[in-house]
Amino acid sequence: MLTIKESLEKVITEALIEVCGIKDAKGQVIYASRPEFGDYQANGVMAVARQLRQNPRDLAAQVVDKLAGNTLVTRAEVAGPGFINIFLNTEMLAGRANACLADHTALIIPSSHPQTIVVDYSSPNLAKEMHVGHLRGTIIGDSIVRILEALGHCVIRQNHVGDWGTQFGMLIAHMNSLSNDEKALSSNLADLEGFYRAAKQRFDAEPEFADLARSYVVKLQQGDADCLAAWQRFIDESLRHCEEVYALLSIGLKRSDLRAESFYNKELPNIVKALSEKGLLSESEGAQCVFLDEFKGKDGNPLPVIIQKRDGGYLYASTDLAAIRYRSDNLGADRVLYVVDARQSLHFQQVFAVARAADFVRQSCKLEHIAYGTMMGEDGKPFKTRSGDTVKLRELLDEAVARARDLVAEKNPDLSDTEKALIASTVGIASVKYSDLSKNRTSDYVFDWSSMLSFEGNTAPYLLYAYARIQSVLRRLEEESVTPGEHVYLVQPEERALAVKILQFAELVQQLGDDCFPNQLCLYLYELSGLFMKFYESCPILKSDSETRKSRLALANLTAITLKKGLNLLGIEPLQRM
RNA sequence: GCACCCGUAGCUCAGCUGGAUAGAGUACCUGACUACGAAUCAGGUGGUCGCAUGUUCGAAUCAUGCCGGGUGCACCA
Repeated sequence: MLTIKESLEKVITEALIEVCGIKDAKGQVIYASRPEFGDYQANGVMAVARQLRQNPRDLAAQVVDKLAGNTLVTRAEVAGPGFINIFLNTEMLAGRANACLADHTALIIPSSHPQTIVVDYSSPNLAKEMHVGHLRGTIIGDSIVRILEALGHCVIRQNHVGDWGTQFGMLIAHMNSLSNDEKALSSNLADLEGFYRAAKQRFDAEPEFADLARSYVVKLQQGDADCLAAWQRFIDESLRHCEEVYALLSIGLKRSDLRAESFYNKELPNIVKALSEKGLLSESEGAQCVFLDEFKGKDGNPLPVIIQKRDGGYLYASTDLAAIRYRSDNLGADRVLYVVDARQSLHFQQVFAVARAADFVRQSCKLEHIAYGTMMGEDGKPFKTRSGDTVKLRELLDEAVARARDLVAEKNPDLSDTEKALIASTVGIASVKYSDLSKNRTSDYVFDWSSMLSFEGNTAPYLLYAYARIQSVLRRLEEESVTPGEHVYLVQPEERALAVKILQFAELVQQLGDDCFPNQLCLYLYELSGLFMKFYESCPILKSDSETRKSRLALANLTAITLKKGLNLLGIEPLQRM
């Protein structure tokens, strides 16, 4: 099964090749830039005409002739310097819409080459509480996972949490000093942020404490039972906190998706050994390093990837190399996506390059850093609150729900309290997620409460409102015992435009599977909702005659189904009413 | 010093592999609720796409240089 766009691309490319004789000619089919130019346009003729030194309009006319009789297209015309404007066959559109109503799964066309894809995302540091900076990686990763699964790929989630390293020595030391008072310890741990701060303060202020902390790091890495028990206790507490946040955000990460840094600990000596055997390892200033020609540091000096520190300890590059090998060999990944802050792009370039050089990944396995931008404060500098702290993710979400609660109470005072609470939590959380997902992930973005918590315009409530409106209409007709039919006729321009947009959902999801930009999905859903609103304003459903009503109802229903699927791919659950 | 990212309307941002007259939201101004739900809709004001060269039939998009901002660059993750 091909999308409309793919079908057009195929037909036009074939026609173009036939006409011009150039084997690698491309139709270059895109959405028409303006409504009067049709539904799609093909731009490929002009490039070919230049090569052949022919008149592009003549060439385009020959391609247009070849389209005669094609069932997808009603009309194709040459325009401007050599564009081909394509007007889709309205009956074909209605037919496809009806097919989607009969079988909802037809809205998404699965990939023709299903792959095993490992997605590394969220990966918080367990030493501290999750703050707003963790939002992006977590929800972008979650959305990508949902999209890839919808396309029929086998997706393996990997939550590469930071549960290992020097700071845990400090935390265990602090824990042990409190452990004779079990109650105090529990309540202290409940506030992870405070706990970390207290431990850090002592680490900086008390030399004996710092020495103790360092000794615990060594003991931990050597597998000392007492240390491990304390460490496990802390990790469990910290994970519980993460899971609370995941539950609030509907993030589908489970304990079984956990592959923490500690998981790779026993593998690290083998990594060193393997690199050494490949002849990639060299000693520099006491550390075991890999030097690759393509990386230069300050003053143009060769830049190492440090595998093992002078004191024998390992760094995160070593762990990442072990993880790459595990993902390629044990998990059988065809593709590994690292949804990680853009600031780590050099790190991943290096790790990927070393992994390739050392044959830690199969040739066919693709490694991609799905980078996202840094969160900035309103002053354009990396984000901090006035007091210099981070905003806890939990606080942001609670605030969003509280604001949504006020709004529901104002808009819909008659609803029951339980219903208000459900709406408030859905709208509040969805708004926060949407405001982040709707921005291009590669650019830095400014954190500000008001835009995160806004409920008007291009926001989650707009999409949820469109969905709730449709459900409202469907409910009314249910009372009249009229079942929504599957008889879409596209008469009004608003009906047609809506149907075209719905059928383009498959094209969009396909593209998302390749480039992983969820903001494109947000934009699509916003436009879909906008087209529905226009349809809703100008094409009455309940008041029209029976046939028209059936058709419009079916179209509205199909819009709702598409919206629901799309929202689901963003990790947002729609509401029956709001 | 080197590398990567960014500079589009007052503000927040779209703009997919170069395509026709650069788009949304917000803010501001006008209109539309005895309602298929106004968390909405219709319309208006608002832009030398950082600057300059170049490639091209065509550049916000590609190349080079400059200006401005961010990030990273040896034992933290």
